[in-house]
Amino acid sequence: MDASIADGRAAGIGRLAKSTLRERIAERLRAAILAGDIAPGSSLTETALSARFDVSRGPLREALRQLVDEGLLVTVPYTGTHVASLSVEDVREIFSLRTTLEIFAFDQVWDRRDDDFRAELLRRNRVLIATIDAGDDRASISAELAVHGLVYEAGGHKLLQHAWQGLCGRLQLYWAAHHRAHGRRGPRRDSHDSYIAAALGDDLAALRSEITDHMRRGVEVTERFLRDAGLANVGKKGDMT
Amino acid sequence: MDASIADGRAAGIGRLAKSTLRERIAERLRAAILAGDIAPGSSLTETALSARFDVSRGPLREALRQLVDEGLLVTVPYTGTHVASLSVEDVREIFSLRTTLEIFAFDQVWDRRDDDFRAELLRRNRVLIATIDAGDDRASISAELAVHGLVYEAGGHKLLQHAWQGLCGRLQLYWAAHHRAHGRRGPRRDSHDSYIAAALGDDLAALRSEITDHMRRGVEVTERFLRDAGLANVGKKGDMT
DNA sequence: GTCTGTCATATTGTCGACAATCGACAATAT
DNA sequence: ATATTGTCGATTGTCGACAATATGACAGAC
Repeated sequence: MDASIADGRAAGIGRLAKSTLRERIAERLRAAILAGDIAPGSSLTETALSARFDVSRGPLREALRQLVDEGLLVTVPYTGTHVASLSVEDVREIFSLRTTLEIFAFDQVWDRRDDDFRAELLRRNRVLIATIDAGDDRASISAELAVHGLVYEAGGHKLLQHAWQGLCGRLQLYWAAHHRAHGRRGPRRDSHDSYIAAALGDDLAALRSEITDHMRRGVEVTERFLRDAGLANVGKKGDMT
Repeated sequence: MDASIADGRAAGIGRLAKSTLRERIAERLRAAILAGDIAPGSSLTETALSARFDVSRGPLREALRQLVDEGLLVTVPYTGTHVASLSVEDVREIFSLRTTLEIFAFDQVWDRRDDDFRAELLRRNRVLIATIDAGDDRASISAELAVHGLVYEAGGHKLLQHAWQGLCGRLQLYWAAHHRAHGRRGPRRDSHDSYIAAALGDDLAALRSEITDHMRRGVEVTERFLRDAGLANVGKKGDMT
């Protein structure tokens, strides 16, 4: 059996993603929500969305349901669906659970860290710093999540990764609201140095307390912001671009 | 403003669940899957299910999608949806994540344990023992999950509770497969005594190691079972009752 | 003046039918 | 005989229309 095109060795020949309409709709909608194009609390009408995307209401509804399960939307039967708006308590929950999961993720991967892991972590950190220096808030948020996401991916723990995806979405949702209401937000340039150092080091206990501190700092910023801004974002109307 | 019925102080006055067809379908299907009425790996055809439930394919598809998100079903576009069948690695993931989450849950609730908590925990444990003595495997599984579930409920941590729900479903799915293939399974009568004692005690570190041991015992039974049985459950056909 | 009952309208929930795609079998060429 | 290709039935994906429900405004009674 000689080499043929079916072997997939040729560049660019691989499984191409079979896209259903539902997936593409969910993708676009999620991107729009996480980018802050739709304000938390604003209501989404199915007919309007189906007209905008030029699709039927069937796959649109399935996409909405999926985003509901991801925690990005809330829906009350026969009434409507709204973009979820997080309370300060919700944010506290996100960070507390994230602390636990991230420590667990490092526990899983600690003895399996290899050169590839270290190199990739440093690479993502460089990307993060670059986006921060460029002043690109949106990209720096994604870059920060990519840095933290590596440890979840490296462990090969599918369930853990799934949980991280859920937290990821909610975090972006909050940051989008923060950015929208508070102007520029970007993570500070050096806020991750100690985190990276601990992640590459050999002291697991030190890393654990570093993660805990890292999250505490995050939730402190959050609480200060939310207390100042009140809950003004609830019920505010928004529109997609 | 004096007290009126609108205040909701009266017993039994609260938001009553408005049921959509989708929710009821998801409920029934989930129950059927978790009870083991549909074997893991068996395929579900939408038309057959819609005919059986006497509903259209619209709400049925939404229910299926919801169960996919819960990890009970897997679906490949244009091909079909199957009841998820867990590999030994999946079960290991479930127990490892559950260990972490349950310890976290106790961390959250530890200083807030009151008499109600203790009484409820003992009550659920008595129910568990009663169902075990009665030889009712299905009920004893639910009772065991209820015992462990209390700490997740008591913390008031919505995100944590959501994660527990997800684990709960997958656990029941595995146990249903176990029960189906292995005959009676029930938890041993005294396997929870030390757990309950530690949960009611004052030594958090002891509880942590107790939880770890408890889960390790669970995963050991699992691995032994799955190694003996092979992966014979994959692809096996089943039918609803 | 406040409350209650009614109605109009907009939005969601549900249904049945059509189109796109997949998996398997048969036909065919080498 | 084997590998490739064309075809067919079955199943899923998508659509447009209809029914059920919630929300708000308005008229009428106490």
